[in-house]
Amino acid sequence: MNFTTSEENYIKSIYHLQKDTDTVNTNSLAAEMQTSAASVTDMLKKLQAKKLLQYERYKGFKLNETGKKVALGVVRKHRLWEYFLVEKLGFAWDKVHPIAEELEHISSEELIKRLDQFLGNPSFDPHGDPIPDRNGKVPVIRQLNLSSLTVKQPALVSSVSNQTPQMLEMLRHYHIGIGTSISVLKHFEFDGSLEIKVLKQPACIISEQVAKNVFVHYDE
Amino acid sequence: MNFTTSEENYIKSIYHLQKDTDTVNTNSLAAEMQTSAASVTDMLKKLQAKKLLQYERYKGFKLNETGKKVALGVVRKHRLWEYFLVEKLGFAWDKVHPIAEELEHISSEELIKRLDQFLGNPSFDPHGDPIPDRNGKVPVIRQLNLSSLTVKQPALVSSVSNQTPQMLEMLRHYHIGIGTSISVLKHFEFDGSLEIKVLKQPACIISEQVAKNVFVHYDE
DNA sequence: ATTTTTTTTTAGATTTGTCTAAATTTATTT
DNA sequence: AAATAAATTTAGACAAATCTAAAAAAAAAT
Repeated sequence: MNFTTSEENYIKSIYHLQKDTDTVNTNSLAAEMQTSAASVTDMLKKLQAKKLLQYERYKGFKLNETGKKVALGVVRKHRLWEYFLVEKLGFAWDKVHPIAEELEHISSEELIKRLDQFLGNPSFDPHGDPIPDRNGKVPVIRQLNLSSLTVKQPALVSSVSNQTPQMLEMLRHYHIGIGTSISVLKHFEFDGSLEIKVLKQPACIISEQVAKNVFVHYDE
Repeated sequence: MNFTTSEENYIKSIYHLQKDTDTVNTNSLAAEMQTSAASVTDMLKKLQAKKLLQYERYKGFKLNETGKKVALGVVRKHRLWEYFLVEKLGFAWDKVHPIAEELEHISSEELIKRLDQFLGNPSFDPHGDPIPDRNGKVPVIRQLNLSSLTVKQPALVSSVSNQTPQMLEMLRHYHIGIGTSISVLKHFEFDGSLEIKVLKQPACIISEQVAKNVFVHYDE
């Protein structure tokens, strides 16, 4: 079955929201999509008619298995394109999101199959987010927040949850990127800041706010 | 200024049509776009309002300088994407057109700048069609029809005007592609067929119909 | 130079995705 | 538990891009 760009965008947003809340409500989707609650209701009816959604009036909604499959397809496309934009075209990772938002709606399955192969079947995008495979399977990585990392236990940066240009600027300053080797030297109780050591860099201090957005995993 | 996908498709079709006829008429555009004459008229009004078109009711129309610039931008995107699909992703050249039809509407200028660079600033797409540069300048190549090529004068295949899968199948059989070194050994008056010699291949005969669609240029 | 045919445009609908404002249902507060 | 507030849906409207059918203009044929 084929979907419009608008439908795909709704499906993708619902997918992301229902990871946190299981059942999604109209207003939060409206906020996420930057549209009115009425428009959301309109679209919910369409998606329900296409049997992608479990939805009861006034009771919230969630994607069913079919809907999730569709969402994973869109997420897969988005992240493969982001990987392409950064790794092949040399974009900075804070610039690629809006472009991938357009590219993710290109319909050809064959294109994505070949793109995936061309990129070497990557498992994670430039922000460290997992790229679902062609069957919708999402690679998992046991990651923990930098703030929870055992002192002096070295780990690798696996993802960053705040992907704003402002955050990227900070991370660039600290020489932190996906895959960077990092360890925590000290926790400061006063404000929750951390003294950290990045490979080949002098030790430095980062705020709790930054640390909360950085995720790491142990090198196995 | 920004244009919708639909507007861009009309602009591109007008551009291609006005290369042959200078001033374009409603029905031929409707045929080209596979739509009704009424829809064409509707769109013409929009494009005129956006000052892309020289248009008088019942009198035909053509793109003005602004319109041509826009058209060349879309053509540029289309052909760069075709180049990418064939050269990087390994698509056969008869498969790429519909995918490039979608990709050409991705709006980011930066994307095209980087894609162009990534591809090595190609001048011709996989069908041998010229790729306009970022200023809209179209590379020219002095090419002639294979049927008009002097006997025993070697030349390189520069483009193919019929790009159907059927034609591609034939060309593949003859080992003819863009850049192939080729010469004509003999013209047969009876049916206009040609005996040709493709580099590293035994001599063979191709029909006039095939020859008419193959263009070559002298190696300088 | 009329008539006929063809081409083009206009008029009025339709679909998709959106909106605002009003109505309805659910949740919260007193 | 009634009143108030918040969330959600419905009703009705609009813009974009399309359509069919009818009208108007231009071209071709007699």
